[in-house]
Amino acid sequence: MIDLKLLRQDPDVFRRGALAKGIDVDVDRLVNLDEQRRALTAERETKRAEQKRLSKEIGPQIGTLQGQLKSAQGPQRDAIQKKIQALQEKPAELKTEIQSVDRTLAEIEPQWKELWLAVPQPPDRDVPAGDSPADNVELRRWHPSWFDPDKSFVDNKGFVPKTHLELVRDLNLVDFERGVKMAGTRSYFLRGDGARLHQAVLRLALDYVVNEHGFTALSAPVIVREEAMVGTGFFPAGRDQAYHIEESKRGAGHDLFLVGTGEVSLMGLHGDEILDADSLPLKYATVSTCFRREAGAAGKDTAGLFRVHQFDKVEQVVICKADEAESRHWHQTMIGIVESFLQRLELPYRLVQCCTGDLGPKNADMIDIECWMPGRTPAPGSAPGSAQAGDWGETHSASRLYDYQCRRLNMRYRDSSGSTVICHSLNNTVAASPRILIPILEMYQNKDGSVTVPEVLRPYMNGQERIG
RNA sequence: GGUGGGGUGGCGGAGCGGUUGAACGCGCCGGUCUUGAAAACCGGUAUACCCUUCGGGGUAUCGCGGGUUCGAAUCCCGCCCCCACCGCCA
Repeated sequence: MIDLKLLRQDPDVFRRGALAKGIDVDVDRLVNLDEQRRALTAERETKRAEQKRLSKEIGPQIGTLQGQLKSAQGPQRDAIQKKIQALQEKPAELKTEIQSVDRTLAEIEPQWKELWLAVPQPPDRDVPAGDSPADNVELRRWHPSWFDPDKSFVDNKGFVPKTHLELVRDLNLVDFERGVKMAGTRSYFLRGDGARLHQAVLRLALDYVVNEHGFTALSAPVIVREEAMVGTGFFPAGRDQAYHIEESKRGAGHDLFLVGTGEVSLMGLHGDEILDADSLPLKYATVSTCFRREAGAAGKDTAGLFRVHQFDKVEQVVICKADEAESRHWHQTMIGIVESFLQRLELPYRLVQCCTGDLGPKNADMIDIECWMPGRTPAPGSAPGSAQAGDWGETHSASRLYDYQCRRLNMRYRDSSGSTVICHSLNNTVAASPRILIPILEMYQNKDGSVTVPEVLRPYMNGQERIG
């Protein structure tokens, strides 16, 4: 969530930020509620201080009088009781006043909190303006020497490619029909070499960030409480995207939610902690199953492995000191990690700078990495390199969040002067599968219908060189 | 699922309803002593928000929420969580 002090100083930054992201939120109302809340809180505190002061003064007096009351009789007794009553009058008055303020506060605070959580992080100044992914800006491309996406697949490899759908069907790598039978639309079984390839990519990705980049591997909960979803910034905006386990309806204390990304688990780890500054940056990676309802995506990418309800992902996060330069540095570093990962896999990719409208509420900046998918049908209106089939498909996403996420998570460290500072956080996909299997299968297919196993994956496939 | 026991500061652990943000111990930081270290001794050690003439002042927080009371860590109600044992179990 945003820093309310900044909001008070310059609400326009947040008005413009929400507008740029196309998020409808009443910033002015938040400013107003915040003012009201602060005024009421100040009033309450003053009255409360007076009440406490009176209490200390009156308490012993009442005690003494009550002691006298025991031995007193007749008119003396009445006089003492009147004294006690008189003493109690003023604090009782204050009590009523405080209760009245409390009632107003109790009305305002939930609205205030809800709006506060809903105000998005303004896009960073160097993020290009735009309404939709169509306005995203390509930054750079890479491709292996043996495949240039600017040329047609036929020109590159000398035969007409199959789509990944055809490949997995012909090679019996995925069983969609039974997946759907068992779990509904967007469900699937990976089988045989399909399942092995999936595990191979994930393991390669995890080993890579852990062994070569010093990330700490974690196996983490993927079923989490609401706080973790709110804390990481996926709720309330993305509530519809999450599977909700209504444990409370069965008598349990809390409902649970399935995470849509390992980011939730990795970032939730140190929630409500004051971290040792010397331990920063924290670099964590996890391989986890991700669950997404894909609400609002009905009819979109319905076929194949591109958009599914359940997948596995190696995710990396960095939690660092609150320093813009450092944040930017780690963003670039994480992107570099993914680039070299894709280069080892020899998959053509491009970096795309997401525009303001494509950022989502929590990000200040986001860079997507898209792999070339020869079997992908170009989105209507988009113009890839040439008029051939095939298109770029998003496989990775690298976000820079400043302290927006860590403020929600209440994750801080102590600086050299001893005061607490909210951390910065970043996250990036290392590999999400089975989506990444699409470019692998399509790029590595052979004329005879078989698929060559990328060299870097062979150690994870018992040395196997071909599928089919 | 059954039965019992608990939730207090970084940790352990006290706490007749009234200067208790909270004894004491440990840890941590600073100092004295020491050639250095240890030990010993002395001092300091929560977070958030608000106000400030920048000295400081105030409020909240003892699992969470509500209630009783002039006043609640302490009493009452509801909820959550944890631990132990038994049962079941990858």
